[in-house]
Amino acid sequence: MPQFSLLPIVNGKVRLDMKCVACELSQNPDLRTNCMSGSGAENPTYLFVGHAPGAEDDRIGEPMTGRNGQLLQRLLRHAGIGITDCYFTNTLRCCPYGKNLKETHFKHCRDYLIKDIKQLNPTVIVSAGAKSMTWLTGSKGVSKLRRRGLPCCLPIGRDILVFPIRQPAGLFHVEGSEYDQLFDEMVSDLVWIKEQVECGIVHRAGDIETDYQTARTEDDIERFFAELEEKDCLACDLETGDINFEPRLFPGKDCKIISIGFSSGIGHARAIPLYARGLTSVLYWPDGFMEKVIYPRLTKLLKEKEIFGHNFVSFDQKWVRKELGIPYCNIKYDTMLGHYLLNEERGTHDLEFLAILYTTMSPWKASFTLSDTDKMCQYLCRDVDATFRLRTILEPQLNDLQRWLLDNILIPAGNVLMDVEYNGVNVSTENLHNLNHYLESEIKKETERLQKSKAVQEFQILNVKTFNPASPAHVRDVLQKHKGLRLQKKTDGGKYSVDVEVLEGLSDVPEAQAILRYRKLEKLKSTYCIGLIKSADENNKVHTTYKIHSTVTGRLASENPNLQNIPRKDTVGKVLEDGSIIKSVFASQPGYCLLQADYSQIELRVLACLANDERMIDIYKKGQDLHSQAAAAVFNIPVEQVTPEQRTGAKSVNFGIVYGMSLDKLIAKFSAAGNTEEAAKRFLYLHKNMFPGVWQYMEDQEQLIRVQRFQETPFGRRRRYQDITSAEIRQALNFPIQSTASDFTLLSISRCPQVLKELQLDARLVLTVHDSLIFEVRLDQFWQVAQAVKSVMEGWRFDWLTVPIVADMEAGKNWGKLKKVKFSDFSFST
DNA sequence: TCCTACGGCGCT
DNA sequence: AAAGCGCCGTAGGA
Repeated sequence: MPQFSLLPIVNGKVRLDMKCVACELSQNPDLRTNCMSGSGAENPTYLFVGHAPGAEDDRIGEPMTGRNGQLLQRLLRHAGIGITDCYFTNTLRCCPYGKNLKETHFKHCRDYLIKDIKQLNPTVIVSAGAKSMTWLTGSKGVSKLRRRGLPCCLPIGRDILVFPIRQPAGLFHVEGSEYDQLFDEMVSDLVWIKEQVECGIVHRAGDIETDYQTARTEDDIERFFAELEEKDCLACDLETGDINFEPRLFPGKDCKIISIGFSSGIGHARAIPLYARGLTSVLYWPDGFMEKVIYPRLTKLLKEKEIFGHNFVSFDQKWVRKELGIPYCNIKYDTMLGHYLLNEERGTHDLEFLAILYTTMSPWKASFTLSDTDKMCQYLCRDVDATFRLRTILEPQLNDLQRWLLDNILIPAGNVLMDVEYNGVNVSTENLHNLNHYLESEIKKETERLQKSKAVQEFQILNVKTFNPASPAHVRDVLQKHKGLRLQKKTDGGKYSVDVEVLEGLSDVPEAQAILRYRKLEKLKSTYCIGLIKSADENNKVHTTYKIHSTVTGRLASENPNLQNIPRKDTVGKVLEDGSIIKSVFASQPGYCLLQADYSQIELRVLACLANDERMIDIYKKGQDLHSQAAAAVFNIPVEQVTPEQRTGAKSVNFGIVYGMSLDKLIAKFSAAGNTEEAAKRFLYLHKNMFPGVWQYMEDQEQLIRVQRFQETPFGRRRRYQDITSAEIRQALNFPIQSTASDFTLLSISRCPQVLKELQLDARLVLTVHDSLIFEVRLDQFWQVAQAVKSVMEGWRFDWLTVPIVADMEAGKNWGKLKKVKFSDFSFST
């Protein structure tokens, strides 16, 4: 144990006499000078915790005296926080020379910090910088967690919130406007924290009394169901898993619902274990009891009550379908989707995280284990209780538009996507295996070719290890040290980049070209061949998971595996030179074909409407090609005379606008398409004249986020902005467009299957990729299905939608070769 | 054996 | 530094 004693208060400051010998730094006087306690108010509202004492503080022996301290004091003055309300300390109590601070050092200093917090009993803790935040909360990523109160993870015997701010010393590394911006940002974070303290959000009343029960007998089951059947509205949650302890992503044959929990009010929860977890997997109930009693009554609840949960739509509902055979539950709300609409920020929708943030509940998942049935059910009770409480807190915060979005887009699309995930998509694992063999032999050839290189051999002798073309460090060494090449581009981490752009520039370096080819082959093999083979189930079906809540724009994300980034063109070797081989393993079953419906230029059409640009709207209304029209107009030539270069240039500009590209980047891009810089500038000038509405709209968006700090799309999606830098401005230019376009796809996802069912057509959605839907369709009903899908996708009407939206249709036996569907002559060939 | 960060790369 | 994603391998640490 470290030794310290509390000294009397001197000049209103509590000082600790630090004679610390806890770690090896104390053994060597060359390693450090002072060991420092904190300093500040006796009963502080704010306890500031930095990383380690600054060099000047170290010399003087008191925190807040050096330039770091003065800077923090200045920030506090600007934020209106009185220094007499603060106490300042650090996670590490000394500042060893060379600043070689390691996590092991904190282990010794930890007790000082705990003692500090206990004795000073501050209202809140403010952690300055990444490291102190991690040690105080266990979480990482200051920029993500700014403006949040996180529970302190140190054992101090009570709940206390930690508010992270950035490391003030970061200001010493920036200058000019960047400094001003960062300074303002830090002040506003402090002001925010002050507001939280003043409006009392930091006071955690402690948990209210709870009534959590777990069913252990058949009588309990009867009592629970009788009680739950009285209610109208239930929060529900499942614990699922492989009863043999083998983790699996999709409900396989040994994956079961381990237990199920309900809550009908705050503090109220009932858990029903279905399988006991122990050394061997055993059924919790006597033979037949589950099927005869539990399942039917569960089914009744899930079908007849108003059910809500946390990510229930896509996760729990899939398991309910598999285990209980109920196709859809009666879902009226989802706390995760609800929160997503209120705060689109990524990675903030975890149940426990939200419960800590919005309710008085304390963390409970820390020591979670599925193997102890009792414990598992207690946690399940907390889960459903948290879900119930979150609904009462979050649902009233939704505005009318967000409520509409939830009821008409998120939940319906979620139900359909659950179905899509459950059914899966057919892949030919046989073809994948064949392709894998081919790729392996090609990779071997490429590796052998590289082995013959003199530079590679030099590398191996010098480093006494085999050259690995998959290691950027090896590649960098070979090119720089052994080929003597000068690289220019840097990575984010400050190292010389050897990415595709760099290697393509080295067209006369055979090693670079071989590595490029190696990477292409390896990517195809590892991500797509092996990845898909691993994902396929015993029926050669691949079940992805679509995440509705994971993007800031409202687009879907696809994972395990990601089916939204299947290569569309493979250009390696003879076998792969035409179209996409990987895509072609996604095939329809005999008697069926795939029908792909893509929204055509949906983002630009949305832009035309949102910007209310007369000319652009006119072009789309007339069904003309926007890029050619733009090129023709600005070059002042007839459309027919527009060269491919001119059209490409115009297209780059149009897409650049959608992505919020800066003017000089636009010019560079346009020049790269084969134009002079002069022509590029003239083009932009004329483009502005042609589409003034678009350019005005972009200016307006920037103004908008500066003033109100958020945007809202016509469908009610919002994106919030904490700071306004160039990155946020680009995001603001893109967000309404990408988001609104994406919602058309989601609307169609929810509507198409419904219409196909009404028409009794044998077709089902198997995939979706941002602006396209892919159906598997029975051949003899192809034209009816194609017509139905097209009319749904193109049939959306909103008062702000002032241009037609168009779906291009393609079809084929597999995803790799699709042919355009021509409605004019009712034909397509496979 | 697990974790994380990084570099790199696939898609709309 | 052109928006939005997820997954692979390496490398270092636990």
